[in-house]
Amino acid sequence: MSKSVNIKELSKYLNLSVTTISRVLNGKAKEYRISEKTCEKVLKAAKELNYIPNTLARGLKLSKTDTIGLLVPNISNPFFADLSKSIEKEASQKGYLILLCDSDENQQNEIKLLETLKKRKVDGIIIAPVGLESSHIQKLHRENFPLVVIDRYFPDINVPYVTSDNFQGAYNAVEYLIKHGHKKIACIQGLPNSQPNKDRVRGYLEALKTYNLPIENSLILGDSYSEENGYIQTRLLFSFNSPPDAIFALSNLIALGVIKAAKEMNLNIPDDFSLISFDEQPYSAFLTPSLTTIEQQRNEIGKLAVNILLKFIQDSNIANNVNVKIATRLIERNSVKLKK
Amino acid sequence: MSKSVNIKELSKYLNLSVTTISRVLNGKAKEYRISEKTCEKVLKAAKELNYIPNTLARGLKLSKTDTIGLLVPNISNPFFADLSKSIEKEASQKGYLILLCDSDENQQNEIKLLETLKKRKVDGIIIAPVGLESSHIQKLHRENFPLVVIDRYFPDINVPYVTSDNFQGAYNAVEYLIKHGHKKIACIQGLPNSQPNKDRVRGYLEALKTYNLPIENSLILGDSYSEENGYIQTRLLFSFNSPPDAIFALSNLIALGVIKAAKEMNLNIPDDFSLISFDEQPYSAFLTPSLTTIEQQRNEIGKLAVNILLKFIQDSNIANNVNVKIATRLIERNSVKLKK
DNA sequence: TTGTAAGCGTTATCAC
DNA sequence: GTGATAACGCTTACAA
Repeated sequence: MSKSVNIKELSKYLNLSVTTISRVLNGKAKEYRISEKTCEKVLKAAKELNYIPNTLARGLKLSKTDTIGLLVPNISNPFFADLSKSIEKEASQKGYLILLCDSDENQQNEIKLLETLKKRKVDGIIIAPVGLESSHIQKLHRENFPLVVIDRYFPDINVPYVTSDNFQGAYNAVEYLIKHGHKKIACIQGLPNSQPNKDRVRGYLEALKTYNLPIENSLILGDSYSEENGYIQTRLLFSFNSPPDAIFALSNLIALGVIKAAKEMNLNIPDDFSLISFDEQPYSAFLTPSLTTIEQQRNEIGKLAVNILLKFIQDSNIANNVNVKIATRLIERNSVKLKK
Repeated sequence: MSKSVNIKELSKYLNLSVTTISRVLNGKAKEYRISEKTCEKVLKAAKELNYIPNTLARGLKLSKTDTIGLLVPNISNPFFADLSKSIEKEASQKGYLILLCDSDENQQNEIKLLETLKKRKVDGIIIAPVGLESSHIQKLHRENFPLVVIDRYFPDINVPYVTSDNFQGAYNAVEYLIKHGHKKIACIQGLPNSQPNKDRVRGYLEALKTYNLPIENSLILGDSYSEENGYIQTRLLFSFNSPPDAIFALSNLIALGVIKAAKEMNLNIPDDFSLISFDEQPYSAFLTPSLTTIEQQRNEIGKLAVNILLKFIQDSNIANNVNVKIATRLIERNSVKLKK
């Protein structure tokens, strides 16, 4: 039951002023020319009496908490879990702790939690927004509150963001399909109005255009990043008289849904149709067939987001129109038939 | 640029004492018989001037922060990500926020982060320990610090914990194999000295004993919850002259390693050997063959952990020898050959 | 029905 | 080299 002690009690015990103690404990001993002896005494007593600084009081005084708020739509989603990992790691290395909030893909929660984080006096916020509305985020940024958006960004407001190069990633995926002889490529999308989704669809269209393939609107379908959506749209696609020879799934969960549907319909991937998916996962290699994917560099994204935020915290002038798009990587496996 | 305002500024603006304001804002208006008019004025002004309470000051005064620390070995691991989700959800419903720390499976980090969380004056801590040493945790508990252990618990110290019934889960898995005609069952384990691992191995042994199968020490092997471990041990097992007819993998990552090895050796699951794995995953159904697993009720674990912690925070007397083991569930799929 | 003032544990300013 | 003291923003006796 080793009780801990505060600076006042230390000062009483040592017959020294709290000022001196504070100085020693904050490494300002030389700066204030505090004697060697005093230093040692203080350090020793602090250890013995188990002094634990109260970061609340410190934060109140210095108006800074060494805490950054992290708001994600769903921490269960491996994509956000990985992002959180890299963010936590980088932040912790820089002496910051993470207040984690999960909006559960709900805009109202997101707004409320942003408010909560502000009350907590976090030094800044990294947010992966639900993705449709941005006014609450813009408002925060206008107040000059340090804020970095990741993943589902907003191009029309000048809040700093870091995200994947979704356009290029999608373009590469579809180009890869085309170059291997696919002519009728369906695109099962996620949240239609979210920017990453738009960028991916744009990349899909651009690739078709570049290679002079016809654009069929009926081949762009779906409405969420879920497995269910992948399943339903696949069933739908193969109820047409001329089904596609390839599917581009805009998320890993969608791809799982596609695989499920294929199994049920006794269709073989990649013999009956090819599949390529956004989002690399630990299990991507273990599916049958192993999945060809577009990998997002989550570590890079997280790390950069933290560093941009910290710069922002130090100097708020810096923070307009900072936007970073991280390249993706195509991982070749066996879910795409190499026809040529 | 709507600046926010503190209670003092509000008081000046309204020509009311901070006391009154505080009372109204904390819903104690009736209790102190504050007039309707005053109430309204206060509420209105608070909204207009954008009053944001400073939780630091509040926490300092009340010595309570409405924050709970969560310390996990690896937030990237879907198991801990899911646990975090349910913990965040339950905590947030009860008005608490989560300070997230990741020990990166490292004991030294764990010790340091526990200290950090204490400095932050969190009201309590939920920890999924690295799992081998418990003295630092025990120390915290002895100081009467509200603390709940999840997953990798310690039976020999009286810190409250909530975890899966690993023994029963393992027993059920092995019994299932035996009842379907398997005679030579290997067990690829995770962290050997962690309690969940011990319990699972015990369950494995108990099932063999119950059904009068011989126990071979060479069939219990491995040393970590990683995919690599699963891979290596499987290669090893099948370099013996008489390989097992079933493998019990003590984690999902281990199972992925087993599958990889099987593929490389051109062995078919379940025809050449059966596989059953601890830990259900979203993709378990999508592997080929789909994986028979022992599911842990992560939601239950997280929810209970939070509620036990909150009770502990309210009344520290309650917190000795509280331990809960949540039942697991066997999910039957196609990785086990049904021989009988 | 409202107000005064102390105190939570720090750090910073100014003084000696 | 060291120390008083005010201040950070809030809650709560105690007064009125």
